[in-house]
Amino acid sequence: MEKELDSETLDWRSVCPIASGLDVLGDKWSLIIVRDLIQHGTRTYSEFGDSPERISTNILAARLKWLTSLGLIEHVDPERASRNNAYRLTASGLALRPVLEELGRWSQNHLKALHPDIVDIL
Amino acid sequence: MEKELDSETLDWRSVCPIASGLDVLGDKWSLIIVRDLIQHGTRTYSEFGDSPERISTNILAARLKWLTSLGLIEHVDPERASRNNAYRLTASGLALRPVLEELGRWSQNHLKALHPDIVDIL
DNA sequence: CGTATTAACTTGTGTTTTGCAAGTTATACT
DNA sequence: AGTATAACTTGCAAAACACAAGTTAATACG
Repeated sequence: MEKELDSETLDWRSVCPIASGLDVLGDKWSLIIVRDLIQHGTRTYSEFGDSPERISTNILAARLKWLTSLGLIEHVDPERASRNNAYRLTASGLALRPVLEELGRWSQNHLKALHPDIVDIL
Repeated sequence: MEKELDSETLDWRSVCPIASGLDVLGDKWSLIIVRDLIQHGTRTYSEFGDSPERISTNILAARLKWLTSLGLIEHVDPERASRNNAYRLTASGLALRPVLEELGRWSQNHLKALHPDIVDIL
């Protein structure tokens, strides 16, 4: 049996807002999911698998649960079963847009030397 | 023998700037180190251990090497031995400030409910 | 100058988290 | 009713993390 992570179980490393943001989103996949939802508006489970980063399904499922329990994403129709019931960002999730914009801008300006193929758009 | 991670060995998940930024900084500790350096200007190895998040020394050493190999941080005096030779941000590292500001702002606005003790400053 | 301190790591070990492949369940279409 | 397939789960190997302890070498002190 796996240890279930949810927003109740979380222990915060400190009272610092930056550290707290990283407690919640400081991994390689959560913000990729948010990015996909910003770009596409809504996305079903299997559509997330189409992104070039190729997230594996167990991690995708775990992160979708996690982001849902944090209130950053939700099913488009909260009543229906999950098949073909896409995910979308809540207001909290949408508010991450400036963070992603700054991160993308930084990468374009400072990672090009290491990664010449990096593209110029968000 | 441990697998040494450095900027040569890195494989990028995609050409997306956001994904690329996360390839490099998408973990729980790298941006904490950057935050400490933004706040304090310079920091010695052991001073990093004073921060409330209590990074362990093996991870600290690994991240300092990593951030150095990426050119985000450097020793204050590149000639001297490392004892009492503090680290500081390079221009690339300093350019992360807006990213941290947006992340901190987001946390203050959207994590207060889950984490009431979160503070209001950077 | 020799010894003691201590900053800056390194190593060892156990525990989580990740990554990949394969399997399961249930909805919806025919 | 039967089949296809979206949405997960499970199992296991590999990597990352956490914690404690040990090592090395530069500086402070007598």
